[in-house]
Amino acid sequence: LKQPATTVDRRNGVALWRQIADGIRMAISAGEFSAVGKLPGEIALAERFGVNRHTVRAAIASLEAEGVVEATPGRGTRILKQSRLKVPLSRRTRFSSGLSEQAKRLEMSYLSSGNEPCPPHIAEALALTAGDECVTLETLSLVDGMPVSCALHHFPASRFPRMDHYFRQERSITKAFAAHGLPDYVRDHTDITARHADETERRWLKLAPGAIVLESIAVNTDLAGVPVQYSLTRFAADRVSLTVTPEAGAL
Amino acid sequence: LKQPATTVDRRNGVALWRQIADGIRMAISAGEFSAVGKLPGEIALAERFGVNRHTVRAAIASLEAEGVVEATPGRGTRILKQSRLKVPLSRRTRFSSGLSEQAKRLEMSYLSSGNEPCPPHIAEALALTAGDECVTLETLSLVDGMPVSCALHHFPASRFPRMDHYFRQERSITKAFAAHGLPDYVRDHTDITARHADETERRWLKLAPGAIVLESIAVNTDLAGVPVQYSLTRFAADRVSLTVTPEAGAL
DNA sequence: TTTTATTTGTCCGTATGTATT
DNA sequence: CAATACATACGGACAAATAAA
Repeated sequence: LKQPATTVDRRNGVALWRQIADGIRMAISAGEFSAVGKLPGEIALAERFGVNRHTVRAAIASLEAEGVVEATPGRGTRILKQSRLKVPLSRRTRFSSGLSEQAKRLEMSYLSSGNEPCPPHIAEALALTAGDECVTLETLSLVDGMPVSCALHHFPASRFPRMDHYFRQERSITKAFAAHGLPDYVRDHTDITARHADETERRWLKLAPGAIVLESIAVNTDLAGVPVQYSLTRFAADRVSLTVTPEAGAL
Repeated sequence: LKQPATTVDRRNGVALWRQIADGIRMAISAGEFSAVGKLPGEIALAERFGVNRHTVRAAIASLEAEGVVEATPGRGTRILKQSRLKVPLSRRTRFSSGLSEQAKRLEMSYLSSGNEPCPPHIAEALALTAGDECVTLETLSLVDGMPVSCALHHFPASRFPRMDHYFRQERSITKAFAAHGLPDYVRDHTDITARHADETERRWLKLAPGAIVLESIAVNTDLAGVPVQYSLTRFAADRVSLTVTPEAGAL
C-alpha cells in the first residue's frame, strides 16, 4: 500500500479541502505541473494527499472559483495562473518604478480619505505628539486590471493638509507630495509580516477566503530625515513577491 | 445594535475559532492589551468578533496550548508572550546580529546536508553553469528554544567543498565561510513571499495546520560581488516580522 | 468576614458543516 | 446521491474561582 506523499491533519480548525487546495496551489506555483500544464487526475491527487476523491473535488472547486485552474470533464484540470509579480522595495520605493517592465497598465485608485487625530503608534513613527491631526488616505493598486495591494496612508495634517485632494486629482502620492512643495522623499524602514486576509481585504483584492496577505508597514521621510508618510500596505500574497535590492540604495 | 469590530467569515474551510485565535494573537502582538496584560473577558471578545462565547473559548484554548495566554477562573486570561521577533534584513544580514537584544539563547542547528548537481535556477543565481556541483545544507534556527526559521542553503562546491562539515563544527555559516578563507560577505538581494506551511515545515517549526510561512530567497556575494550562497529560508509568520532598514546598508 | 460582581469552566441540547463509505 | 460519523457553532443555564466592595 502506498503512503500519501503529502500529509494533511484533521481536527485542527482547517478543513481538509482547504489544506489540499493550499497544497495544490503551492505545487502549482512551485512549477510542479508546468510541463503538462494541468493537474493530475482527481484519484491520483486523492492518493497523494491521503483523502477521499470528494475532498479533492471540493479543493479543486475552490481553486476554480479563485481562477487558478479550470476543470473540464474528459479533459482534466487546466492550470490558468502561474507566476507572481515582483514588487521592488528600495530606498526610493515608488508604485510605478520597477513594475512598468512587468505590466502594461498600472493604476492607483482612490478608496477613501479622512482627517483625524493621529493614533499613538503612528504619531510616534511620524514624530508627532499623540492627538495631532493627520490626513488618512486609502488606496488600491491595480496591475493590468488585477488588484495587487490596498493601503492605508497617514500624513501629518499640518504639513500636508490636502494630500487626499491632490491624490484624487493626480492619482499619485509622489505628485501629491510635489503639489505640497516636497519634490523628493525616501523610504526609512519597512516591516513585513504575513497573515490571513480579512473580509475587507478579500473584497478589495478579490481574494478567496483563507487567502494570505503580505502586510508591510513603511515610513517615508523627506531628504532631511523628517517623517512624511506612514503606510500600511497589504499585498495579495499569491500575486506578488517583495524584492529587496540595494541597487537604488537601501530600503 | 452594535456591529462586530472585527469580521470573521463562515463556510470557507477555516474554522471560526481558528480565525479568532489568529485575530487575538495579532491584537496581542500589536500591543493592544499590553496596558492591562490580559485579554478582555470572553463575553467582550465574543461581541467583538460577533460569535458565541464558546467559540471564543475554543480560540483561547488553542492559544493556551501554544503557550501564548493562560486562563484562570475568576481572574481572566493573562498574556504570556507578547511581541513578534523582529528579524532585521540588511546588507550585512547575519543570524545573530540584531536578534541578540531580543532574546537570550540563539541557536542554529543542523538538519541535513548533501552534494548534488546545481538546479538550473539556483545555478543561474550563483553564476554557475547548470549541472555544476553544489553543497546543500539544511538548518533550523531557534530563539530561546522556539523554532523560528528553517533554511535550505546552496554553496558552489568548487569553492566551498566543506561548508557542511565546518557548519557542523561551528554551528555558524559565517564561521564556515571563514574556515574556507572568506572573511566577509554581503547580501545581494532578497525575495519575499508568503504561503501556507507544508507538512515538513509544520513539523520543523512546530506550526499548526493552516499556519503561514514567510519565504525569503536570498543571494549572498563576496565583497567582489561573486555569489557565494543561495538560501531559501522559511520563517514562522506568526513569530516574526522582517524589518528592512538602511542603517547597515542596503539589503 | 460576608456579600456581590466578574470571570472562567462545565453541562445540556440543537443545527450545520465536513469527510468517508 | 444516499447514509453515517464526527467537528464546528450556537444558545442557555449553572457551578467554581477570584477580586473587590
